[in-house]
Amino acid sequence: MEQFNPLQFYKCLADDTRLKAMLLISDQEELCVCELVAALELSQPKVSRHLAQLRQCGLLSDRKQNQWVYYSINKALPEWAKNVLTQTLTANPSFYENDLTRLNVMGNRPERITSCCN
Amino acid sequence: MEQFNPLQFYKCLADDTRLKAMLLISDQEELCVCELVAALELSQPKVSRHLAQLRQCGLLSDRKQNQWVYYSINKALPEWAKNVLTQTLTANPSFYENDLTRLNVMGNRPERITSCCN
DNA sequence: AATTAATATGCAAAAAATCATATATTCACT
DNA sequence: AGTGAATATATGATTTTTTGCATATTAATT
Repeated sequence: MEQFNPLQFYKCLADDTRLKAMLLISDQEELCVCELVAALELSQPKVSRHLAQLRQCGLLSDRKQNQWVYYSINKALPEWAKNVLTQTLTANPSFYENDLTRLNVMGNRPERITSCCN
Repeated sequence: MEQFNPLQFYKCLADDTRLKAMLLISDQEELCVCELVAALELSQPKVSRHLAQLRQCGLLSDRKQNQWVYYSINKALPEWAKNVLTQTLTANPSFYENDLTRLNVMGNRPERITSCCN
């Protein structure tokens, strides 16, 4: 990843799938691909692609657990960018409420292995 | 302008010309097209078109004085969006410093008529 | 070993954004 | 009225982005 710059950051947010994914992940701490597929009602390859782009640009981190890949907001993101996300999240609940509802009624969500030492 | 939504806002910011124009105008209170042409070193039609887009999306307001059209941040912009712009502006000075320099050395800048009652 | 679920990716088509250029409008000044 | 400067808009070409589809990979399960 090259030097983080605001233009690249906003290009990442300038797509419906990516923006909603970012907000849902901000809200939920972390989500795997299949959860986002259910919440956003989009095809798996499409979601996967956009998540890969967000990771490559440094907005997301991923961790692998069993067969699932969990994405979360990259902790190394500049403070100003984190603030932008927080502001957007809290000021625009209606933008993603439907997705959140679908996530909450989703059956068979993968179980996180609770860390022993947090 | 339809209901202001975060996706449209970020699409507006996801272009080099528009993002820099927004930051320069945020910094300078207001700027006319010819000043932005000088600062950004771009063609007049290109700058004009992007400013029109920002106005149509509700990010900028314009006022006409003599032969110049001055653009400023739309006061009706939601607070969260104003905060996003402020955060971006203060955290990324190097992103637009060259443009600011060109603006400051620009000759023949149009004189604002100072309002008598502010 | 075969099967299934989750995820990623290569490639071509489709859609969207951007650009350069030409043209139009408005206003100030003579 | 006529000229020039500032700005806006329209258009066709080009570039970038997004998408769908097929396929590959990996891990768990039977």
